[in-house]
Amino acid sequence: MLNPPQRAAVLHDQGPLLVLAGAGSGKTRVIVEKIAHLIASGRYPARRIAAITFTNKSAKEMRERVAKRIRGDAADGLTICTFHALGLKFLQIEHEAAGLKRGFSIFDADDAAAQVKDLMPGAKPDAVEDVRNLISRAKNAGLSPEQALAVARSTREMEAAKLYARYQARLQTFNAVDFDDLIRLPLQILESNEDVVRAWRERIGYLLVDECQDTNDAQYRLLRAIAGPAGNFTCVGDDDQSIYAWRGANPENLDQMGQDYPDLQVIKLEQNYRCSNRVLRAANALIARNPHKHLKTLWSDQADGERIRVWECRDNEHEAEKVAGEIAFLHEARQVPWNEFCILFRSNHQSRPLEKALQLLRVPYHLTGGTAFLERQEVKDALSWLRVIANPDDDAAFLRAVQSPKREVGATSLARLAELAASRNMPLSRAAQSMGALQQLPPRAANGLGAFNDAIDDLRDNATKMSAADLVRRLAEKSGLLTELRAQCKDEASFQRRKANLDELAEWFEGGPRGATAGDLAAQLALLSRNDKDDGGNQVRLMSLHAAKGLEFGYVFIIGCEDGTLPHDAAMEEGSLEEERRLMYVGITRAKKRLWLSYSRETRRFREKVRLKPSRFIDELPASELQRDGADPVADAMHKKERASAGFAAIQALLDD
DNA sequence: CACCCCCTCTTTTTT
DNA sequence: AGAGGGGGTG
Repeated sequence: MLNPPQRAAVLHDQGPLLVLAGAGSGKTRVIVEKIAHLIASGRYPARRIAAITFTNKSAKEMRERVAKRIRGDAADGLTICTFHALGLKFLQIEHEAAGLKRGFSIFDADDAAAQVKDLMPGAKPDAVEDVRNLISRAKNAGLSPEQALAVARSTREMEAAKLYARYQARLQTFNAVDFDDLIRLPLQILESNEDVVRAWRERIGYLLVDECQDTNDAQYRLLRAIAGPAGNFTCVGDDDQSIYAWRGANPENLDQMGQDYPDLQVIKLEQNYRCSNRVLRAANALIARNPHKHLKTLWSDQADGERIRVWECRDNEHEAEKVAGEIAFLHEARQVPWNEFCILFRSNHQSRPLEKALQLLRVPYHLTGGTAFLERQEVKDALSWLRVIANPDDDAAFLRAVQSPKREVGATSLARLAELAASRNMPLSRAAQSMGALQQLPPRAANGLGAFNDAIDDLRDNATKMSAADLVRRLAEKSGLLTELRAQCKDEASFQRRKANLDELAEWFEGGPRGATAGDLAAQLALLSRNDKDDGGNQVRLMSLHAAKGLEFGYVFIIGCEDGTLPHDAAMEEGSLEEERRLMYVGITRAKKRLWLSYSRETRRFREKVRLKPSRFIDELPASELQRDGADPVADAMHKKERASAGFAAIQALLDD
């Protein structure tokens, strides 16, 4: 069943291996088969194998595929997770070496941004964002604050490096780490501590890394540190699908690997099992415009399939209506299930008109990356409470928890409390509980703070006694979050909706591993991203091109194919036209059967109308594979007629219910 | 101290 | 067009 290069990749189990896997060439299959092979051959027990994925979602998917492939308990103890989750696990075990106490917190992007902002009083949002990016980039390059200062090339970078040092000092006192630290700190420890290295090389004997082109320098060094000189690893990647350079990913790690491991074997997977030949030829023609280090020629023995439709639309609304109409039509007339459709766009706000049009036609859809569960106010509030319970040093969580629900403890009281905390050298939550704190505050604030302390005490007592899920339920009550929620909501329905989010949070914890504390689970939850939620059922999928990587659909629409949107203006200013082209390539290669590309002649930006030009990428596709509307009047007329009668049937169906 | 209203500025992608 | 910050009021 495996083709020859796939089989070679599976069987190669000594020394370093790089698999250059084109889109749709069965790379996940290779990884799963390889895990099965490593276990079955007896070379490595499952507990010594770690497979690293790029997202939590693909980790989950891979876990499911492994479970299907390997029956019984042979796969027990197998690690399948993201680099960040692995780093978290590492730090939870090696927290001492990292200077962290048990129960340390993870700051999400918002927490981190708030800290940087706080360190730059009066600065403009842009400046704060800039510094935050520079800090993140330094961390992704594996630099400590001192190293970052040493390599700073401008005053801007020097200022940022100084802020990095102060920011890091803050995290330290809060007993917290940010996302980037989950990679950087384990790396720092592994590169400086022989004993730890030995222990972890024992623990992880074989490493598999998916989407290797998306690793940043720190992640690549982490890979090398764990794999050691023997290099028992398999990396799978595709430089043509590298779309995260803006986030520090360095696809050149694929080339560097050959230098670092002279005995590196390279296997190319070039047969595509996913796309129709037409889609594949278009994709190949597009990506051929990029310079290449590793030449790949993807081929497919599938049928040609239909030509790629190119639609010119009046504006975004018109575009959305056309897409929604076509989907409704294909579902109605050809019985295509909803979940075979996917609509892709460059940036998230482009989903708005689509949602409207889909709702109008009663097309069920799921938007990945909308305001996610974890970004909901009530969920973030509850998580802050959990963080304070698990980690009294977490000032950021304390500040959020103590003010949600509102308890008449405001800015002035908190400033007073901060002074007290600083003078006694303790975290805010301890200062709040210390003798005399309440006396120094006005009576109303003291009252509120006292109630907060009582609730925290109660929950901390119960934290070890009850399951994490029960703790969350108790928290919802005791914290007063539920009561506030009820008061805040104007109608019963919205209260129930938001309460359901808290219930869902509790349920989420239900599935957690036995013995894990609420703090551990909160930490893991912090790693989940907006795209990780279950996509649920038979629905049309809407997502950004970035979020689509690794997925496939029968019928794919790429909207907003305009110069300025895709490729995006801001990206072109940064000189990353090639990455934009890869993004388009990723989008095109998601399609199994049919593909539509659409663009608008004009759009509204803020308050004025702007004229748009079709994306240069459309011109880069071979004209013979495209069918522009209007180009074939007979086919267009037939299609219109068929759609009209299907539309009539749909209206009747609507009237029936 | 909390709420409300008005003003401004913004839209790239996310572990 | 919508969110977030700032200022004024209750």
